[in-house]
Amino acid sequence: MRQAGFSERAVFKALSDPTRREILALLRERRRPAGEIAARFSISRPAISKHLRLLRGAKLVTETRDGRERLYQLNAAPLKSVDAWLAAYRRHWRTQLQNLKHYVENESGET
Amino acid sequence: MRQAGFSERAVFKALSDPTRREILALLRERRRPAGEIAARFSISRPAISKHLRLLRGAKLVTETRDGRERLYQLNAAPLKSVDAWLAAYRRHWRTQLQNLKHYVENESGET
DNA sequence: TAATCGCGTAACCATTTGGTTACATGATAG
DNA sequence: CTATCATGTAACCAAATGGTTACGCGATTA
Repeated sequence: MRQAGFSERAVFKALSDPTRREILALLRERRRPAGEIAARFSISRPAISKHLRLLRGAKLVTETRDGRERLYQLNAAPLKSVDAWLAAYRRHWRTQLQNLKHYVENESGET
Repeated sequence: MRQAGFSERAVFKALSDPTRREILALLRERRRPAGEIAARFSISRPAISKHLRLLRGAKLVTETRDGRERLYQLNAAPLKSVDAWLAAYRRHWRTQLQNLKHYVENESGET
């Protein structure tokens, strides 16, 4: 089942900003209205609103309206593509210490 | 053994660009001289050189000189901090499927 | 109905980013 | 030596990014 395309691209982009990562961390705990999120930061509410829009674009959060509030909720699913991306590198950070050492000493015949 | 601080920040930033992720993918196979890397892309060699500098800054690659070539090698170690970051979200993408389904009932966000 | 609350959007701005071309430098070939 | 190769750096530029203030709009409350 070819899954909906979470744009890996959009996800990495979304995660590239520290504020957005902090927002995600906040939402890990529970869902929160936009204002409550904004209150945690020193930057303006509209700035947070724009971050939220971007996170929505990457589908990392979902928005639901509740009266005059907008509740934001974490959607971790797109992070699976980051996990998948990382997978290709996992073996490297195990083996690479000795590769580097190896390499610095000499040269090994491994391509 | 408290490990050398890989700036999580720098790493996420480095990964936010598709070209840089492609460069890392190339280096997963074997280490390569700068020119060989650049040859894989349609953008100019200096542009690649700047990407390489940034990757070096994040310690995702190491450079060694060999005559007039500069060999770039993948260093996956900083990716451990991404892995660690992700860890906090892993349980979410298991439990959250039904939450999403819930939400998707009245919205069809596909581009 | 009027005032207010919560929050997104518009317009704008400075900085950063990613790219380009031109040039500098060190290693190698002649 | 001199020419050339491999590659980084400088200077520059357009577009994207992240922030701000002003405003609009639906939901609430007085």
